[in-house]
Amino acid sequence: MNKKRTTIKDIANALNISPAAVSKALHDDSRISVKTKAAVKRVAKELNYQPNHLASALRRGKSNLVGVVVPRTNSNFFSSVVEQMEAVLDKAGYNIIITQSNESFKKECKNIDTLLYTQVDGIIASMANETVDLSYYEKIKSNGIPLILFDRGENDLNVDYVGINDYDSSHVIVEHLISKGCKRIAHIGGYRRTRIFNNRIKGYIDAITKNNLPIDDSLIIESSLTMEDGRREMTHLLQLENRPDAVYVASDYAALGALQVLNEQGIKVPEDIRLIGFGNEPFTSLVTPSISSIEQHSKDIGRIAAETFLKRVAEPKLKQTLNKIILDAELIIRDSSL
Amino acid sequence: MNKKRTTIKDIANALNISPAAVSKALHDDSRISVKTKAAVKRVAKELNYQPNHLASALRRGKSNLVGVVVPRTNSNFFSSVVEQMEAVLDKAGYNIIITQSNESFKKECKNIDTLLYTQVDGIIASMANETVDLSYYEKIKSNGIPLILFDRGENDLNVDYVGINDYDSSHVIVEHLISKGCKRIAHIGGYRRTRIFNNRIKGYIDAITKNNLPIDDSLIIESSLTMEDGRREMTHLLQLENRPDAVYVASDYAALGALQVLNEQGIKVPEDIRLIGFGNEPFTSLVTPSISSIEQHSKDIGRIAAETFLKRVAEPKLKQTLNKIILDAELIIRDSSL
DNA sequence: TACTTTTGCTTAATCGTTTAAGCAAATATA
DNA sequence: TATATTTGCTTAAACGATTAAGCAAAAGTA
Repeated sequence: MNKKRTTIKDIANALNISPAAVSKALHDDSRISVKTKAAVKRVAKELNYQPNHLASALRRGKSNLVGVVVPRTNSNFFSSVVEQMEAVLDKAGYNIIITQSNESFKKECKNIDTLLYTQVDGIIASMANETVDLSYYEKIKSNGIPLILFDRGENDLNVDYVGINDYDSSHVIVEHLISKGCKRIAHIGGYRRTRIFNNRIKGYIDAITKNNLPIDDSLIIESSLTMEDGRREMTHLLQLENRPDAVYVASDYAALGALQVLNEQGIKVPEDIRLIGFGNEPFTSLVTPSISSIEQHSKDIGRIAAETFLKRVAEPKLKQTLNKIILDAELIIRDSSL
Repeated sequence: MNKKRTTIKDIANALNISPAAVSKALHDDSRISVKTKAAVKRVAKELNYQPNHLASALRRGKSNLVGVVVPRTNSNFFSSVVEQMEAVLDKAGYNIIITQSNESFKKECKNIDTLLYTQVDGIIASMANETVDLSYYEKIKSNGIPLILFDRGENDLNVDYVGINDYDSSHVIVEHLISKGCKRIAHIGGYRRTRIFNNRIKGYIDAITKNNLPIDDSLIIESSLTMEDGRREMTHLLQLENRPDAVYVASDYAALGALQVLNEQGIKVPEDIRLIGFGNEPFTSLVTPSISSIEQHSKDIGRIAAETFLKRVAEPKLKQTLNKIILDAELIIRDSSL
C-alpha cells in the first residue's frame, strides 16, 4: 500500500535524475533531451503521477482557478452563463469554482472570502438582490485580481461589466404592449437599489411618458421578484379599482406567479390582461398560455465575461481601459401578449 | 502601492517576533500569550492579512475543499441537493467546488481530474447518463480520498451511496395508475445501464406483472429523458395501434415534453391518458394540467451525502463500513393522474 | 587546435504556512 | 534552596513544485 501520492521526487529517484529535470521534462522544456522526457513521462504514467496543484500554484503565484459568484444556479439564465464561461475558460487552461449566494448578501460575502482564500486568479460575479454594500467587491479589487461583473452589476464599482440593455428592453416591451392596444400597463419590478431593475423601471417610466400615457404609481411595484412575489403583487393589482390591462414583470419567475393567479381567477390572458416576463426561462414557452419574455443572450454574456477576464490577465496592467459591454435584448412574443 | 499581499512574515516583522509565533497566534495556540495574540490579530487586521490557502493546504496536506460532480446544476433536484451539502459542509469548515458534466462522460472525467488536481479532500458525485466506464471513479478511490455517490450511483463501485428507492417508486406509481383504472401503462424510462433507471424499469415490470397486467415491450422505451426525448417518444406512443391509457415517465423534463405533445394533439389529460413524472421539479405544479410526480427528498439527500463525507474523514480508516442509504420516495398526485 | 556556443542536466532557493524540537525565563513544587 | 514544570517564544525543516544560476560535456566555429 503506497499511502503517499507520487511526487516529482519519486519520479526523479526512479530515474536517478533531479526533481528539477523531471519538472522541466513534464513541461517540455527545450533544455531536456527527448530521451529523458520520454522516460519521465513513462515513469510518471507508471507511478500514476498526479501533479500537486497546490504546490505549483503556490510556487507560480497563480492558481488557474476562476471564481464565479451567482445568486443561484438553478435558473436557466445563470446556469447557461456559467456553462459558457466554463467552455471558454477551459480552453485557456482555467478551471472554475462556482458559488451561489442564494440572493443572500451574507452568503455572497462568505463566498468571496472563500474564493480569495482559495487564491483564485479572478472573480466573475453577479450580485445578490440584497447587495448594497460593495465593500467585499472593493476587497477583490484591492486584492489585485480581475473582477468582472455581469447582469447584476453596479456602476460605482468601476469594473468590467457585461449585461443587456435593460432600459431599452423596457421600451421594447412597453411599445409592444401599446401596439396591442394596452393603455394601463403595470410593472412588477425589482428593487431600485439594484441597477438593472432601476434601469428597467426608468425605461418603463420613460416609455410610458414618451407614448403620452399617464404614470400611475399604483401600477409600479418593487419586490424580490420570486414566484411568490409575483402571486402576491398580481393579486394586489387585481384588487385595484382601476385594473391594469397589461403587466410587465421584470422576472419570469414572478411572471409565472402572476400568471397562476390570473388563471386561477379566470382572467383571460391575453384578452383581458396581457403579460410579459423577463429572462426567457424555458418554462415561459411551456405554460399555458406561453409567456412573452426578453431573451437575455445568456450564452453571449457568459462567453464575453470569460473572454473579458482572459483579456484582463493578458493585458499589461498599464493600459487598462474599462470594458462595459451592453448587449441588445430581444423580445420573444408568445401567447400571453398576442 | 503594495503589490504583494500581506503574509505571516510581514506581521512577524512588524511585531518583531517569529513567523511561527504569528501562525500559532492566529490559530489560538495555547502556548502563545494573550498579549501577543491580541497584537498579532490587531496587526493582521491593520495590514489586511488574508491567509494563503495554497500554502496552508500544501503544508497540512488538507485543502478543506470538497468537490461536487453533478450532471447539471439547472435542475431543481441537483441544485437543491448541492445547496444542502453546502450548508452542512460549511458548518464543518469545508468549502465546495461545484462542477457539472452536462451529462457528458468526457466532461465528467475532466471534472474529476480538475478536482483531484485541486487536491480536494473528497468528492461527492452523481454520474452522467453516459457514464459506463468507472475507471475515473476508481481513480478517486485509489487516491485515498472519500468518494460519496448520490442518486446516480453504481453498485460495482462499492462506495457510500445516498439515493431513493427507485424500484419501490415504480410500484407506487403503477399501483396508483391501476387504482385509477389504467390498463395499458407505458414507461418512458432512462437507459438500463444507469442503475437508477434500471431499477425503475424493473420496478415497473414487476409491478405490472404483480397486478396481472400483460407486459407489452412496445410500451417500454429507453431514452436520455430530455424534454425532446419526451416529445419524440410520446409522439411515437400515440402512433401505436393500441395506445396506452397512462404514461409513467422517469423524468419530469421528459414528462413535460410528453405533456406538450398530448396538449398539442388535443388529447385530454388525465381523462384520455394519465401522466406521471419523476423528480417533482417545480414546473410540474405550474403547467396545465399539473403533473403528478415523485418527490426525491433532495434536501435529505444533500444533507446525508455531506454528513456521510464528514463521517468518512472523521472515521479511522480501519472500521470502514459501507453506507448505503436508501430513502423512501413519495408520490405527489396532481391533475395529470386524477 | 583553441575558442565559443549549445545541450542537458544539477544545485539551491523559493512560494507561505505549519509544526516538531528546542531553549531560556518564569513559575511551581519539594 | 534545588529541582521540576510550565510558559512563551525561536529555529529550522518540511509540504511539492518551479526556476534562476551554474557547470560539465558535447558540438560548433575559426
